[in-house]
Amino acid sequence: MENSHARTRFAPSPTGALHSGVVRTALFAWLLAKQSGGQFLLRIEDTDQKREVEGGTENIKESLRWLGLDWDEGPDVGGPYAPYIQSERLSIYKQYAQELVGKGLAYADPYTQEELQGLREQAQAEKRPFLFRDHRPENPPTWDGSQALRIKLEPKAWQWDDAVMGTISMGPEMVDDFIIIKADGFPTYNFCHIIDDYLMKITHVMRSQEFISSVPKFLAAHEALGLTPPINVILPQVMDETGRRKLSKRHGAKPVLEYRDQGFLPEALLNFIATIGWNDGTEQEIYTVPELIEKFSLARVQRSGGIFDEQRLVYLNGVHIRRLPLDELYERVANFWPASAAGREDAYKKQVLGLVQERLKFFAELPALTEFFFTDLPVDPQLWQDHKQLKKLAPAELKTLLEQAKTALTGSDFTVDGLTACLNNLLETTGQKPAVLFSLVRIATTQAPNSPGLADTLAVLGKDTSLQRIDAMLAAL
RNA sequence: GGCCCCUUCGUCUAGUGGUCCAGGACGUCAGGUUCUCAUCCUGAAGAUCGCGGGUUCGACUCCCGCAGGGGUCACCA
Repeated sequence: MENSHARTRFAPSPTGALHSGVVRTALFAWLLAKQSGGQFLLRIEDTDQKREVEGGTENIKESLRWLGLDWDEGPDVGGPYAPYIQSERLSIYKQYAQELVGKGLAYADPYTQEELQGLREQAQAEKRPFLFRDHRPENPPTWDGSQALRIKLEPKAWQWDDAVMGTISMGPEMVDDFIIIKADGFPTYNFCHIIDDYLMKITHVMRSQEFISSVPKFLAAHEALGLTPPINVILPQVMDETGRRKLSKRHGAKPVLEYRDQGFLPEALLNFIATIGWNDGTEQEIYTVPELIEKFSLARVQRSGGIFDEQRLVYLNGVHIRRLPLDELYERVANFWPASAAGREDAYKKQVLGLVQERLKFFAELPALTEFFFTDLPVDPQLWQDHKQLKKLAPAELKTLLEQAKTALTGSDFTVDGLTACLNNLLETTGQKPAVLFSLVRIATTQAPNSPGLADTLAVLGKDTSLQRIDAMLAAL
């Protein structure tokens, strides 16, 4: 707990589905707010009308809700600094812009975008950096809102402390007269997010690494506006599986909600995402959400980027699934049963679930793992013809053995203990190894390439179903 | 190209001058758990700590240089 009552925010733009890279930024901000007894805000930065996508805001909210990253202030819940959607705050930005114009610190940009492009190309051809301030108009037109408005900044070297990266310094060429209000009347991110963070009393601003070279701009704007900047926190990048580029939707980063739809647990995803770029210095790998809140620390956030290794996520999801009490797991998998399970009683499904809990890596695997508990799979000769033990025996031998098994099982009470005793007894009377006998009975009763332990499976399947299936295989031998 | 950040097993990482010829986890491989798959357990392979110089009795740890990777240079965020 290094900060008390941190106010943090997550400020995405609604330009597409939320993916894990972005979620990490939200998570760290949320953790800091939670652990310090502060607030976490959601603010929608919809100032680029062209890039906005239909349903973008809804996707953000739904993703955060699924993950459990609840916001104390923001859309839907309101708060003392509403509205929390930038397109509804245009008059505020205009007011601050006007203030700068009044102070002579902002001016209308008289160039067309084509002219600007020409100047840039010329600079590039001459191998020198393009700086707008070298082309400042001597007598800029009065800003009437139809031109872009630029902030006027004097060249200056910058140095500041970042909570993760430490002391960073950059030269005067990093800050130029940037546009604060676009010709369409909307503010730019560089300008309005600073105002919002100030007005909303944000204490820690987390941004991912691609913003690091923009920080001097933000600092310069604070200075021009006479505002005190918040604590800047640059987070290392989350890289895609190639390790060559940051995770981005352009390059196929999976939307968070896809993990939900595949049956990943939000706590597992958070555990995974948190440990890309952060660890508590111990050998702990598995964290519950409360543990993350308790142990998270900015001081232990990594500076180097990390790869999103989905294999590790799958592993962690399995761990979290296994840790769940059966009743809770049962509620969570409700939407993932195979169609054939429809209408089956809860008690039965819960028994089945108990058998596959330690095999489940994510819920979308549930149908493949449990299908045979709900429906008779077609008899598949491949299963014994390809079996490394059973293929050594002739069909007639298999048939004899299976008939012996049928007789023995007919006399069993089909409790796990009774079945275990029955099967062990059968090993003796037939003189067979478990590898042969158990495999045969397992294949006969499931017609599946794999299943939970034999006695457990038979007990859940029940006597009628088990014997029927044995008959069906007997007929095929 | 300018500027900025980063650099420990394939991957996530521990390590803040000596306890490190570098520890854990995922993944991989092998063995065990009466049958399969999974779980669990045991074990193995896997990093000359990007490279080169310093400083020091001693460096993964401090300093300098280089290289590589990433980011950024928009009326996008």
